Amino acid sequence: MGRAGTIKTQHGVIETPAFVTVGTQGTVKALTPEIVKDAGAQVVLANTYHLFLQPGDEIVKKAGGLGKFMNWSGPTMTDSGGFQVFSLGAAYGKGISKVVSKNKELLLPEAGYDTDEKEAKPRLVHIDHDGVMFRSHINGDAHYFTPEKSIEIQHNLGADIIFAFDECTSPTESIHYQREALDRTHRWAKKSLIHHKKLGGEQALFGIVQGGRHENLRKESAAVIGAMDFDGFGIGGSFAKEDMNTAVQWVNEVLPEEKPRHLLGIGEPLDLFNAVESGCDLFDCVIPTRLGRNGTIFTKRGKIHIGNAEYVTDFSPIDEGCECYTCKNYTKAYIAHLFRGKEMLAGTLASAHNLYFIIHMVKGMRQAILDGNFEEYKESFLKHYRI
RNA sequence: GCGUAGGUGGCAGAGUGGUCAAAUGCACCUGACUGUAAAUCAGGCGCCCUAUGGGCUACGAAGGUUCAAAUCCUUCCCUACGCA
Repeated sequence: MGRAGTIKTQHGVIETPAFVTVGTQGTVKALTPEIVKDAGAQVVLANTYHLFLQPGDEIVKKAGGLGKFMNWSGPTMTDSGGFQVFSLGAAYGKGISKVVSKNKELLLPEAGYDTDEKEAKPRLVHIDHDGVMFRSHINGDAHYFTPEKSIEIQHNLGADIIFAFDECTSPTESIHYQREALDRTHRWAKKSLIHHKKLGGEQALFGIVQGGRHENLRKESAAVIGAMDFDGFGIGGSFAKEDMNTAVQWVNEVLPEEKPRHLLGIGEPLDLFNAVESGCDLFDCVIPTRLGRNGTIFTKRGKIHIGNAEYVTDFSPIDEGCECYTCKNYTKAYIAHLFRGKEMLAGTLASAHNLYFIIHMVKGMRQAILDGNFEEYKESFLKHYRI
């Protein structure tokens, strides 16, 4: 199902499959736009909730829009805040991530509920029929988001591609809850679309498919969202690591073929290969930059922890043959030194490499599809890459 | 030489008769991170074992008191500050 394509936006063309660089607060953490560009990035994704809280969408609008404000001349996207329904809600303070690969007991319905009320952090989110009350993670202020509100903010932010307001559910939720949340997400999708049309403008709007790990819900969602007049689609929500791929396949079999599909928040190499193979065109993920700042670095042979003792005297580059700025100029020993010294440049160099690594891995997939040898490319990559 | 305060795990620094292999921080070792609550978080950190338990060695050194000492006593060594 893999395919190569192009998406034309007001600020340039995106050649897909493409990795979308995450710049939540209107900045790719630790990197300048020049470094992001040099890493091969085509498009940057910022976040509605974060930019609404600070500096405020009106300020971004006055600045001339997200791209101008952050000095990124290429295409931009904004997420709707739907992920924060999860990260500041069900997941808040509980160590739950959107992809469950270990701690399988989290997938049991009861895992979402705390037995010890005193230990539990209170959720910063309250969901109702029409929207979500967020408590600012910065200062506790309450803000109410509806689909209309999210779209309005995103129109102010002015990204080329924006997302419908959805509810990203926790993998710990029961099928009953997934059903309920899915109905909400569908209702909100329609409202997002209506409000988007009403506001007009040149931005593209992507609807988001949910449905957790359940085949019937996923396919239903793909059919419902796919039938609406969106410019493209996001595939969101939670998965167990093993069945993420099948869930994506269920969805992509149903979604209209001619519109782009964005797998939200996914970015591990194996997941990206599977997603491309299953017909996804776009992906965004914090992993290159977050891992980079935290000292984990991608190499052709797998991830390494640059802070580990073995790298203190390793004067070779991170990845032999890598053409990124970091590898062309610095050794592992130096980067290890920067991390140990808590120098800011540490996160910058590691993020620059990780971003280059993931972006070029996906670019390689695109080329392989065009050359008709995707299978060989995937096999040869995974042969060396230790998961 | 006299006076005062001290000498505790790699470092800083709690503890001042049993609940102490010794708080806490740093350093060190390892791990986690998937639409960013995150330059974050978690675990480990004397040695050994027939390991959710047991043994050994340790709080400057050597003696001693006590059922029991990092904690009390004696002597010695060393450090900081003050006075000669």
